[in-house]
Amino acid sequence: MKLSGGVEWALHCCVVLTAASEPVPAARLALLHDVSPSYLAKQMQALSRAGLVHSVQGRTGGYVLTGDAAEITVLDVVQAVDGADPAFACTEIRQRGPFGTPPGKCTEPCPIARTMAAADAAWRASLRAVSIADLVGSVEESSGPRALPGIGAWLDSTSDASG
Amino acid sequence: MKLSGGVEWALHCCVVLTAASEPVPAARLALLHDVSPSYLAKQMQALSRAGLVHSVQGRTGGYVLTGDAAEITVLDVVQAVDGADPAFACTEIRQRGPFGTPPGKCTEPCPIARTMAAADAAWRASLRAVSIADLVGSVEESSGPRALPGIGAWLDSTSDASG
DNA sequence: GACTCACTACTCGGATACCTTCTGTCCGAGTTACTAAGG
DNA sequence: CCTTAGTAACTCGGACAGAAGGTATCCGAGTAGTGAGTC
Repeated sequence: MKLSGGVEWALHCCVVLTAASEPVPAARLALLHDVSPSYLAKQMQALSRAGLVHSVQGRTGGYVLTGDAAEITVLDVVQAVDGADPAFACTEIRQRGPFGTPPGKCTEPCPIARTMAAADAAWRASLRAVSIADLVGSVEESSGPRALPGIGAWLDSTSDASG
Repeated sequence: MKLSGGVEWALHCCVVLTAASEPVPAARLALLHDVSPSYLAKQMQALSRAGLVHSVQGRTGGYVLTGDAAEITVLDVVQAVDGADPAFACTEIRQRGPFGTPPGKCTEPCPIARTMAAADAAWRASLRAVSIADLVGSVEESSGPRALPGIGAWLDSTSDASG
């Protein structure tokens, strides 16, 4: 049970992108977070493929949040980067071995699969209840309302004068 | 996000062990489920290390559930096999880069880490709410009350006459 | 001065190696039941 | 017949290869801004 490390990067990127008013290149996001530009680019591509961000090509290109930050949930980001497959995959071993249940009788998932699926659903529901806008609000509470606009201005500026 | 496949095996083993009245060797459990004996032995060792099952050595040795099946939760088994580490590991990237928050101000986890931790807690709570005894009850509901005792008798019998 | 066109620089996107982790396997240490000999 | 020592077989436990997925990187396709040239 291990979540891809790119999930954390992608979430941070979504939060700071709410403060930007222009497309932000992946390289600049990598510089802001001090992480590998190439690998962060990969995560941004995953977000783009999922439709959470819109990619703009060309010299002044970059990434922009597709919709309202309140409409993007943490679950969306996690699933975009890490995949939407459930963590537990039932291999139906109840059908195997000397006491195997015949496949015709396996109309519903076995109790173990049901339990794991319920836990998975609880996990997803918890992530679905938090939006990027909620995260922005929490950041403003802890770091003050001036922090994010400052980062946004730095993201918009072409040169890294504020380094 | 991928759960070790051994979790499924370990859970099935715990369920059937409730029907056995003698120590059951790992090889017999593997035969029952038609899976790799060596690899299942590895999972059983993890359960033993966690104290969920008691290992008995010698000729008539094997594994026995340590306590009451109602006291062993699915979460215990999952954590024994897959590890107790949370799925999301915060790397504190908020402290890095040009706008990095100074470590002295990071007294509490960042909002992203809090969100992921809450989801993790929900997942664990869901798994903790189900015990092995509950799974046994569900199996009896779907497969009838005769199925598990039959498997238990087969597990207790030394020779595989019922194969 | 305004328009057109080619160029350059910068962007995203996917294809390519490296490494950690999971999967699967093997052999050794230890314990118990069985066997056979002796009293 | 009972006791006892020895043997043998079977168990768990941890150490050892192979494979898969995540991590990190690079280069090519495409586009917008820039500058020169021309009317």
